Amino acid sequence: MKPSDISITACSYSHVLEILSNKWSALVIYALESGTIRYSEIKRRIDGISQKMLTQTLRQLERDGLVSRKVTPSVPPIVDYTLTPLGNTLIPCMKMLKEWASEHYSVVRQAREQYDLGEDGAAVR
Amino acid sequence: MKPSDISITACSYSHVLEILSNKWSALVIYALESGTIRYSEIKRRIDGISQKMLTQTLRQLERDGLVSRKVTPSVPPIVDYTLTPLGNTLIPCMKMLKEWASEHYSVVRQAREQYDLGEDGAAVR
DNA sequence: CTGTATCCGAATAGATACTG
DNA sequence: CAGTATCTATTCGGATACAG
Repeated sequence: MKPSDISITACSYSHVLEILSNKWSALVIYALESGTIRYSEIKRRIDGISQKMLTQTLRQLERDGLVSRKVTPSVPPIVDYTLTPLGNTLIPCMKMLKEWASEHYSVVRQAREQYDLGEDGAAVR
Repeated sequence: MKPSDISITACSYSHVLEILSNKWSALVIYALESGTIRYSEIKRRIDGISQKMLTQTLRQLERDGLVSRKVTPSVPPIVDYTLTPLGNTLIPCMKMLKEWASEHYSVVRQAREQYDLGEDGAAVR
C-alpha cells in the first residue's frame, strides 16, 4: 500500500469539484433548488452573472445530468430549467458546505487579516 | 424581499469554494488529515503537484487559518504542516463530497456520454 | 530540504455585438 | 426571450532556474 494512495481517494474530490468549482455552478444549482424556473429568471436571481457564463454553466450542468432543459417553441421562446433527481442529491452536500461557511467564515476572515498584518509589520524586526 | 436574495445566501457557497476550488487545496487538506507531516512528504503523497503549486496552496491554506506551519531551523531545514482545529472542521464536509462523488459519479459520466452522443448523431433527424 | 522568482502557454471570465 | 460568436483581460498552472 503506497502512500500515494491518496491520489486515488482524492480522485473523488476532483470529480465533485470538477462539477461545482466553476464559480457559478453552485449558484445556479441553488437557484434551481426552489423548482422549475426559466432562463431569464435564473439570470435575474443570480446578480452579476453574464449571459455567456449562465449559458455555459447551464450547458455543463445539463451535460452532467444535473439539470434538465425544456424548450417551449413559442414566440418568444420559453426555456425552463429544472433540477434532475440526480441534481437534487447534491442539495444536502451544498447545504452542508453553506453551513460550514456561515459558521466558520468569520474565523477565516480574521485569520486572513492577522496573516496579512504579520506580512510587513513585524516580520523581521 | 427581492428575488436576488439568492446572492446573499449564495455568498456562503462562494466562500467555501473560494477555499477549496483550487484543484490542489482539497488534496492537500486530505493529505494532512492523517496528522502532521512535512513539506516533502506532502509533495510525495500528492503525485503530480509542482513545488510552486504546493507552496502556493499551503500559503493560502495557512492564510485562511486552516493549516499551521512550523519551521525547525536546522540544516537542512524542516518544515511541518498540520491541520488546525478549524481545518479539521472541514473534514466532514469533504467526506460528504467524496461520498457523493463515489456514489453518483458513474451516473454523471453516463449522462455525459449520452449528451455527447446526441450532439452530432441524432440531433435533427 | 524548502522554498522564491520568472517566463510562458492554457484556461477562465467578462464585455459587446449579433441572431432566430 | 434565449441564446451564439468574438475579442480581450485576468488568472492558473507547469517548467525552469536560483537561494538560504
